[in-house]
Amino acid sequence: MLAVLTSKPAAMPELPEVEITRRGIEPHVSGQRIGEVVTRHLGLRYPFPPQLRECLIGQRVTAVRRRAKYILLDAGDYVLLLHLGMSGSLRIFPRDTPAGKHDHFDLVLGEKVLRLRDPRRFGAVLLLEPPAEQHALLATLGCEPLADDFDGEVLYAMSRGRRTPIKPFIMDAHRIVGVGNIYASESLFRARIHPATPAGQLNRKHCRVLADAIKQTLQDALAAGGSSLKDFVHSDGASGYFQQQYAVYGRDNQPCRVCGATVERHVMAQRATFCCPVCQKTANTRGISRAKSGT
DNA sequence: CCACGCTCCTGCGCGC
DNA sequence: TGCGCGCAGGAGCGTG
Repeated sequence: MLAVLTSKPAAMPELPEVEITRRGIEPHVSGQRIGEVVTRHLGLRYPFPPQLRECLIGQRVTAVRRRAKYILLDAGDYVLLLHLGMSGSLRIFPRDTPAGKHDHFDLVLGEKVLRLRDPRRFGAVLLLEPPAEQHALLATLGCEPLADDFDGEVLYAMSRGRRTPIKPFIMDAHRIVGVGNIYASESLFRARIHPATPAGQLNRKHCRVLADAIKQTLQDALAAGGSSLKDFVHSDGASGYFQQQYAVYGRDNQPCRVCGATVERHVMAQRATFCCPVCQKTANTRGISRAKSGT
């Protein structure tokens, strides 16, 4: 059984995974009263707030929301903020299910427990006072890419005069939230835009195509994850992240699925970046180091 | 304000 | 077969 649980995740929790997680736990969490709070480690990215138990026990969870990659539980006088980092997962178990090595945080709700597992401990558990949106972590966040108020015009406006390559640009949560390293490369491929293109060099049409590509890429991932909703209840193989077929991510030195050219790997802002040099010609690629393909 | 790079942590893959 | 090094990644934060 444990062997199944250790199968490696296919991808980090990006926005679609977080939203699927939210939907998966919501029916088991919303409306429930918090009976107990358990921490098994000093903390994750931040130390666990010392007042977690006293503030949360007895509160009723009235909503399970998401902002960017943060999951927010409205719990009476407080808002519990959860972040999955890069290896975190939230699952529902029968209460009294023995905790595993990386199970760092439990919220006991009736006969069930909401459990945060995070091997690499990049995740976060914080206690906020409403309105949570005013908290420093949330107040400066950018657009929700799937919302109607994000579109090509917005992307065009925010990128004027910016010399940052478009790939790290769309990954900056202060502009657009939830576009992680994987979907950044995938979205740019879908838009046929080279990741090194200076953001300010994109024209209106580029921006419209890219905004649409981001939405479509995230929505496709959401759809792929939708079928795994039932997995959020215990027993599950913690199947976790949805296995998807990527166009370019992680495919360096393999043929482009569209044109057959060899997919390249570059390092951009310290992050692995994948692109097809033939399909993605959009712009000024001078100065891009022909990075040795990793591994 | 902007651009960039460091950092946290741990599992895993690779090279020897 | 075993060991150890280095990478991967979200996002805050420090620096120039």
